[in-house]
Amino acid sequence: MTPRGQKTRQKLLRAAEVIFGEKGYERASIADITRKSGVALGTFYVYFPDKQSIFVEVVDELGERLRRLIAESVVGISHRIDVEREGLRAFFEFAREHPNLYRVVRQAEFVDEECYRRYYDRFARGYVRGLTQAMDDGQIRRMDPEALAYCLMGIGDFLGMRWVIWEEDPGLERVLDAAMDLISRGLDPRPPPRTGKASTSKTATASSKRGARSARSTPRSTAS
Amino acid sequence: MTPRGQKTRQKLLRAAEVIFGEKGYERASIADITRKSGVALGTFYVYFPDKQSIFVEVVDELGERLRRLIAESVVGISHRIDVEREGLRAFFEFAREHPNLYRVVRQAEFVDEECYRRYYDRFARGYVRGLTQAMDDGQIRRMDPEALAYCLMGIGDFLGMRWVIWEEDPGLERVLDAAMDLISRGLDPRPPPRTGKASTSKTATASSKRGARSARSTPRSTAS
DNA sequence: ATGAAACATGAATCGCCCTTCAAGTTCATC
DNA sequence: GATGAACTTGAAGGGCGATTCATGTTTCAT
Repeated sequence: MTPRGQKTRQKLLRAAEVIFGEKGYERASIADITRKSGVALGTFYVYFPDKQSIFVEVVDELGERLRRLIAESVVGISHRIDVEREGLRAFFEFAREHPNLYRVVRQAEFVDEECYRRYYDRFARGYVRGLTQAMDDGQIRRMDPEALAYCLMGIGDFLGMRWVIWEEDPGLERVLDAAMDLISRGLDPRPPPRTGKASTSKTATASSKRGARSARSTPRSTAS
Repeated sequence: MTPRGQKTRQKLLRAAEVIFGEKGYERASIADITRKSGVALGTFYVYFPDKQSIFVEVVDELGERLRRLIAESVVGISHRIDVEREGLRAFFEFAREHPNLYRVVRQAEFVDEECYRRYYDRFARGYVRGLTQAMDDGQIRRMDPEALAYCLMGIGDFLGMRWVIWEEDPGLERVLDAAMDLISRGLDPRPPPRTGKASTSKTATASSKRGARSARSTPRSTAS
């Protein structure tokens, strides 16, 4: 492929990211993409065999860029808690600059499930590596690293949805602090204090099956 | 509307939940829904003005059922940490019994954004109420309740995705324990121990702006 | 210059599906 | 057993959009 062709291909990819983000996969037409790219309809099929292919490539590329950005913004930070904070911040920044990220990735579930899982799986893989290392170093408590990775990804995803995508900016830093408050305490390797009332009822600290249920009374909710 | 009509309407709603879950909103046709319902095509438009309406109703109904189930499965539990555990468990159970939940709700983002936000907003609202109450009672640490609510929803969502939707069952209880381990420590109202190295670098415990960055060196990743 | 490989074009094909509608059926009530 | 309101039916109408293809244009090594 000549440089000229590569340029056209890139134009299509960039336009596709925007169009898919704005209208969703199904409602986005090839004509939308080529129009935005400033190329003819037929040209599309010179570079991509079908609509699904360009979509998958957009998702894979977004994931790769995001993972690289986070990895880079975390270089040289020695403590895992600080890595989490900066990684989260980098993620929020990326999401703000790419409002299509969320919408595109979520569409992937329906367009190409494999692509969708790959996105999170790769993310989790890197996460597990970093967390395991931090556990070995005694920086954080030893826990199931994959479960932890998905917890942290979930926190980032939902906070980003609520305070980056839905609301513009206000209080993002405050929200980041709140999340890190939860996370840093949750990961703190130091044993909890021996005094005071337990943080959870004694029967249900961990690995209890249905041990947490206390007496039921009226079917009136008290929470959630 | 007579009982006969209500029955037909319900058949359409139930079929729609499955069809929308299986094929996604756009690829699901009205004909698919009526076929599965055992009803004629035209009958659909007696009960719903268009395709979008039935979809929104499916989402709203799923959200309502889920919230009610969680609220009920948590009645009579006095400590918030235990409420979290049982609520999470109830959510996983619901997700297992309704594999369409995830797929349907996520489509909502593209079909009717308002409906999508309403789903999470209502969920969060109940969460905030319960968490605030628990803070007032001294059961958990005082934190931004809405940020916390979205963190907890994110954890539930991602764990459910990974260990209920993607994988069948194995280790769900173990994963639940891991999550509760993180959460119960993170919410523990008792002050952290005064001894030992800090859980996070002293400059970045909270409300620091860009205070966590230490010296940068080579752009080689160490994590994530 | 020139031929061919790479690239670009957009009208036409083909199939799908939302929605409408005119006509038939059921059923409770009087 | 007749009436009409509620319900059901499925065959078009009409629009849209992915993909194809025959044709034209650019580039560049020779």
